[in-house]
Amino acid sequence: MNAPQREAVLTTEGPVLVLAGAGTGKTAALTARLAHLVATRRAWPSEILSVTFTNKAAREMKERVHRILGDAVEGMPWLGTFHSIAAKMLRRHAELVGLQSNFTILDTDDQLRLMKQLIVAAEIDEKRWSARMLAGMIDRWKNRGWTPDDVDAGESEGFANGRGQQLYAAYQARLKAVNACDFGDLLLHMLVILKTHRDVLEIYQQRFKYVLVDEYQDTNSSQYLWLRLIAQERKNICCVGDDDQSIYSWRGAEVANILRFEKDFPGAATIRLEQNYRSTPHILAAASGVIANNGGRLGKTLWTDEAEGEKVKVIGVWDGPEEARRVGDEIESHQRKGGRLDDVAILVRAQFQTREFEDRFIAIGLPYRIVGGFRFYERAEIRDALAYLRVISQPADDLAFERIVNVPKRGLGDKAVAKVHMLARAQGVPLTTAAARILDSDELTPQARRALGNLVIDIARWRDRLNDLPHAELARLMLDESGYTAMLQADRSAEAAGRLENLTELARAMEEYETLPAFLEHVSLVMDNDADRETAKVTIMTIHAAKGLEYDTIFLAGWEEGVFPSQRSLDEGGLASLEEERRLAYVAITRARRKCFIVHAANRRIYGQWTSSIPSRFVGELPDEHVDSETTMAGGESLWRAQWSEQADPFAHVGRGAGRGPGWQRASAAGTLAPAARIVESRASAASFAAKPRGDIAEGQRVFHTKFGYGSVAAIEGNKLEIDFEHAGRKRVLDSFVSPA
DNA sequence: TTACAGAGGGTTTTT
DNA sequence: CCCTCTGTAA
Repeated sequence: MNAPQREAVLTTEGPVLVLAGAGTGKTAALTARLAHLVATRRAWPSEILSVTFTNKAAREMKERVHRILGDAVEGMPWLGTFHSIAAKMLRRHAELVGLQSNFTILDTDDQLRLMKQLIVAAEIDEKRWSARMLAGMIDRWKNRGWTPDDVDAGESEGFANGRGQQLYAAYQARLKAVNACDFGDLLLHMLVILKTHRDVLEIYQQRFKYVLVDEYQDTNSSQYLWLRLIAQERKNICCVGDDDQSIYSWRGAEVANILRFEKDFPGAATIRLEQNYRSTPHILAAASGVIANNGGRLGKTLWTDEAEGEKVKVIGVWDGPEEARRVGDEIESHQRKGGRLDDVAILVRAQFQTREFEDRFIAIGLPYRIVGGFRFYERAEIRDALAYLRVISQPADDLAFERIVNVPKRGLGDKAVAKVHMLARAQGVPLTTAAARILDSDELTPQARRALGNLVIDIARWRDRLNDLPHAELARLMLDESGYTAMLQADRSAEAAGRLENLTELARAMEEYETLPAFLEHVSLVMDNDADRETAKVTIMTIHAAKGLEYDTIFLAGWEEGVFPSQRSLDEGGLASLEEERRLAYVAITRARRKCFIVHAANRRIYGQWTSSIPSRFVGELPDEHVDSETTMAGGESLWRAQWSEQADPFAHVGRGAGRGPGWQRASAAGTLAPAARIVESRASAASFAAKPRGDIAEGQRVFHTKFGYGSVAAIEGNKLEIDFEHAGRKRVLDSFVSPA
């Protein structure tokens, strides 16, 4: 350890701010600090709160501490992501914010569906105010630590014709009703609890003798306030971050939290880690040269003892396909020299850029892995399976019920579901309960009623089996009995086989968890798919996804104006957003240990349109003396300039390149198995529930029903009515569907 | 209720 | 270009 690192480890008391440049041994110092606290008996592992942003970072830190201290350290119960730690706390105090401790954690997809319902209910024009936008608005408010009451008129004004705040409140009410919260709530609810319940706050202030925060520049306000409350008493808080690597402001991160730190914790020690152990001087100088163009930095001077190494190589190519070809060639030559594919990564600004490389690498048979995009638990089939599990384990989870009610197709469409909704609302019960009750009426068409009856019976039976069947078994049983497996087996599309495999994988993963709730928590907060690490592969990912990682050789693709910096950041965000793009460039370059290639193309197809482009301004900001330039185009740079003004399609003749190679698409399982046989005749009443009759309807009374019109009550049996309708004849209906005429 | 056609929109991403 | 969503017709 060097001197500043040692200082970061040994300055245990009082507030400490560690400004750690890229590759300066930040994680090593952090873990050493943790180990030191425990080894010197300053605190038990359970008395240290350490927060990270990603599960990956949390896992890595756990492993490293374990390596230093061995099994003596059991688990580090409070080392984790902001969200998982907040969730753990919130489950203990859920009732203080009107939730039950088994609340569901909703993901973005659930949030959007919920928001959509609210938009329709509020009769807001969805064209103008999309669910996405309004959900984003609520998210931002939550990031700032605002409850609906904290939203001032000015803010609210800007959304949905001034109804932003009202919508936020409705959203929260709805979440409470289904006993759920979204990611932002995990922190916000805890923040509210800590603010309003002194006793709870004191529990945590007492418990945590030391607080440690990684990637501090990424904290949002709500996280910051939460930390400040907890650390306020003992003030032993150590935050580690790098303002030059702040690339998540669009997600609510406030770099200003770094500046705020010294104000809120006066007398804080500031330690700078500036010796870089990762990259060559050329790479470091190139990165420094770019980032120097940003204003308002705290300022660090990175230096290294490393030998010179190679200059950063800037390569200009003709178009996107050539970029992929060129990078592929470089990687193959790296391989021929005995280099490993695991040491190579291609970093792009946006996900769409990965396509070109994928096509090319399939064509030449180069193993690759794309990081990001859809995660395992975001796939439709996984979410469907999870919804089935949620329905049986959390009765109030209406969103889960809605998701699976007609998947696989059972003939239960919008109409039928709307009726169940209406009843649920009228009686103030969850959808599953309402579904059971509605069977006792003539509300539904015979088919719908039969279909729903089966589902209700199935759900009741599955719930029963929660006690005697291991949950992984239960999951398999549900997928089979619900017809979900059969639906995929009948699907001949290319993806179906893979989907079935994913479901098998899901069930297998469940076996590792004691209880179903424990598994569900894992899925919503922790699950990521680090699938097949066995074979060596080139990694393709976005720069954002690469933060915190390092590779021997890095290819930075698409350094063109409009791609990187992205058009949108140029158009919308002004200087601040351009500077964030520049920090992104800094992060990108500093991922490289030995070699860094930067590639830009003169022509690129974006959204199907051929576009000419000029090299990114960041290319120009690279210091000449640390760069080697090369262009594959005759005429060199001048040709781009000439090309640039032309908007014609110079490439109409260029084919789409590689196409899909064999072995790419798994042959779909052809067999069509018979749909699971269903034996159905039992009357639904097996699953019905007694409910209180309402007081305002008596026998003989004239009533109105929205579907059957006027009629008179012939008999009352609990909440079920026999009514002689004037036009529809005698029907059995539930009282919540009629009103006195 | 479902299937299909046309329109619109499309950074970055963790939890 | 490609995917999702909406609206309409069968």
